[in-house]
Amino acid sequence: MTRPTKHQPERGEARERLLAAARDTIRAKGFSGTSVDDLCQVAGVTKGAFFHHFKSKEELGIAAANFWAETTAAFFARAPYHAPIKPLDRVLAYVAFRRSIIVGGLSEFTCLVGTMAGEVYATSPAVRDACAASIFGHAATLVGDIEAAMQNNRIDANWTAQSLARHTQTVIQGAFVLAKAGNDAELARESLDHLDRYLRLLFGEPVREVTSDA
Amino acid sequence: MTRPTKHQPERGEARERLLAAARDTIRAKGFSGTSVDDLCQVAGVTKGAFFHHFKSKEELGIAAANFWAETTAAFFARAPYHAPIKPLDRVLAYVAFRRSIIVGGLSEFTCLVGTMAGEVYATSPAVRDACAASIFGHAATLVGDIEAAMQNNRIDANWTAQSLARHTQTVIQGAFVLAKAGNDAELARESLDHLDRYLRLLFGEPVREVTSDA
DNA sequence: GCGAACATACCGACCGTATGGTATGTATCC
DNA sequence: GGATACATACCATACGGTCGGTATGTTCGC
Repeated sequence: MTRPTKHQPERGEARERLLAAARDTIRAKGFSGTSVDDLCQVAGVTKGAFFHHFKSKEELGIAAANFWAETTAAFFARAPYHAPIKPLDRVLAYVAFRRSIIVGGLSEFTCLVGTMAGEVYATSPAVRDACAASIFGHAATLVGDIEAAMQNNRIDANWTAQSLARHTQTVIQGAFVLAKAGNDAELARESLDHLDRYLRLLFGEPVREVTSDA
Repeated sequence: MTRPTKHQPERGEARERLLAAARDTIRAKGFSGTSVDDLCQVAGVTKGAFFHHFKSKEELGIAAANFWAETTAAFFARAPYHAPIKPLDRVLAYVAFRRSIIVGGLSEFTCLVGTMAGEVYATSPAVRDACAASIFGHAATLVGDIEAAMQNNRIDANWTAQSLARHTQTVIQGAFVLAKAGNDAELARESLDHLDRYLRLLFGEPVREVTSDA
C-alpha cells in the first residue's frame, strides 16, 4: 500500500479505511452513537488522519452516504438479476436477489443510508440529502424495467413506475426496521415475499405456491 | 396539580412531562442525539427530577417505548376503523386511517419505537425489546380482522394472517424512512396506497380507480 | 387530632469522562 | 521545496450520572 500521489488522487488509504469503518460501525451503532474515536480505532488510524480527510463528523456522514451510493450501485449493476429477457422477470429477480442477500448479522445486510436518514433527518439536512440521493437513485434504476413490464403486460395503471419503484424501497427499508426490532432476519424475508406477491398480482403473473427458503 | 399519593402512585407530573418530551424530541433527534439535558429543558424539569424517576437514560428509553405502546394502543382502540361490518373493510379502513393521520411535520406522525429500534437495536437490547413489543403488539391487533377476512373470502393462502399483519407494519415503517429521507410526507402516503392495493388484490376486492387525496 | 417518623417528588451544584475539534510536527512524494 | 498524508498532544465543552438538600405529603401511635 503505497502513499497516494497527486496524479492518482485516490487520497490515502486512511480515507477508505475510515469510510469502511463508518459503513460497518454506523450500521450497528447509529450515527450519533458512533464517535470519531470509535471510527479511528476501527479504521486503525489517528484523529489527525480523520480531520485531515473530513473537516467534521457531519462531512464524514455525507461522504459515507456517497460512498455507500457508489459501492452499492456498482454491486447491483453487476448482480445477476438483470439477465432475464422479460422485464417483469427482471423486476421479480431483483426482489428475489434482495431477499437472497439477507444473510448473516443484522448490521451486515441492513442499509446504511436508511439507518442514517431515519436518525438524523432533522438534525443534519446535508446527511439526509446524501442518504436520499442514494435511496432514490437506487430506486430509479428499477424504473426502466417496471415501465417496460407495464407496456409488455398492457397494464393501465393507477400508479406510476416511479411510485412502484419507490415502494419496493419502502418495503425493503421497513423490512430492516422490523428485523432490527424483532432481532430476526426472517422478518425481513417475509415482507419481501409479500412484495413479490404484490408485484405478481399487479402484473397478472402466477403467484408462486411455495416460497423457496434458503 | 397535587402531589402523588401512595394509593394512587401515578408518580409526579415530572415523569409524564419527561415521557412526553422524550416522545417528541427523540422522534426528531434520535435517541443518541437527544441528551438528558435536552429532555429536562423541554419538559421544564431539572436533572434531579430526571434521575429520580429514571435510573439511567436507557431506562427512560424503555419507559418511553412502553409509554408509546400504551398511548398508541388507546388511540387506535378508539379510532373509527373498527366500525365496518365486513372484516376486510375494517382492515382496509385501518390502512386508510393510517394514511389519514400522516399530516403535519415529520416528527409529528412518524413512529417513536421504529426510530429508536432502528438506531439502538445493537447497543441497547432492552430498548430494542421494548420497541419490538410495541410494534408487534400493535400488529397483533390486526390479526383477528385479517383472519376473519380470509375465512369470509375463502382465501386459501400461502401466507398467514400474522405475516400479513406484520407486513402492514413493514410498509408503514418503511414509508416513514422514505418520507424522512425525501423530507416529504407524500412519499409515505404513496406507499400506503400500494399497501391498500395489495390487500385488495389479495382478497379479490375491486381496486379503487382514483386515490382520494386529503 | 396531633405530632413524630418516614416516604416521595423535586431541586441544583458538582464530578469524571468522552466528545468533536485544533494546532503543530514530520515523513513522503513529485 | 511545496504539497500531501498522516501522527501526537492538546483543548473546551457537553455528556451521563451523583449527591446533599428541601418541601410536601402519608402513616400511625397515643
